[in-house]
Amino acid sequence: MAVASENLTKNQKTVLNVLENSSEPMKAYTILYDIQKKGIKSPLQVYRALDRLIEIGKVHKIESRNSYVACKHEGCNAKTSTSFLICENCDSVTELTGNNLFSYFSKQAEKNNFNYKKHNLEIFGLCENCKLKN
Amino acid sequence: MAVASENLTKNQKTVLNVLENSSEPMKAYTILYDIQKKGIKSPLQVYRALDRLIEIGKVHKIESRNSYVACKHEGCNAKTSTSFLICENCDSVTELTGNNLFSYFSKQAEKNNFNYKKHNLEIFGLCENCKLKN
DNA sequence: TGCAAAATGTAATATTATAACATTACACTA
DNA sequence: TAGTGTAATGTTATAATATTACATTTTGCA
Repeated sequence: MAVASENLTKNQKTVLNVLENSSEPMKAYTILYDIQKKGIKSPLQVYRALDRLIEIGKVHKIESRNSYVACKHEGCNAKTSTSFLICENCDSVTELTGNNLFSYFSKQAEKNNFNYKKHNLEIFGLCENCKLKN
Repeated sequence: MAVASENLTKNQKTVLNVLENSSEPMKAYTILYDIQKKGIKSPLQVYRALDRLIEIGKVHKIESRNSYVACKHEGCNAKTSTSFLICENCDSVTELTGNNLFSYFSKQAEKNNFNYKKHNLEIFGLCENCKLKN
């Protein structure tokens, strides 16, 4: 069931490519606009590609922004859980990779008799660049 | 600038009331449907009330679900940051109150030279009830 | 080859959220 | 008490995000 990027279909490759070349997260309709020249005409084509890319861990969704980023970590295991640092000033996004997050959240959940499966963490603030500027 | 619930306007009170009487998070348009008898006719009236209620910390938004919950903590200081346990089976939501989350995330952010301001954490899994049933 | 499963294409529509602008309520003060 | 400014409200329209439904094509492979 493991899927390498070589197995991606045309639409999936097209969408992933746009995201990988973007320095920021992109919205679905922005992606659509960007690749209309390449034969992708409808939102559904973009959403389908995104769904699949998210499923295999190549793309993550930033829930609070309705936007999507390509994962830069080779073999990222964040197929389900995600952790981001989001700059409120420039909208740049950094993915946290610390695996200790997993165990920390498991413990927090256990305290509430809750069975941890996965998580989504979004930390907002100022990135290094923007800290310096202000 | 502190705002107690007594200062709420009619629409704000109406929206807060529906949320407080709901055992689950509600979507904006569900809220709208529920209170149309009370003279609230348009989405904007609901969104405006929600915006204000979120601002003063009486309501939180569950980003990954586009839904809203009333905060049960008297004087909740989660005006900006939020942490939830979300049951994937029954959709129930519990708010985490541990203040240690704040310091933990600050540290994680600092490691990346990131200036922590606030966060949104959503932990998914099974609540106590649903654990037992399965 | 021929079948089944996956992927694609296309149109329509559902869902979530905001813009734009006119009106009303209310507290303050001249 | 009339005037004035600000916040809240009402109303319509529309923007932005996402999915349903269904017909067609491609692909892997027995």
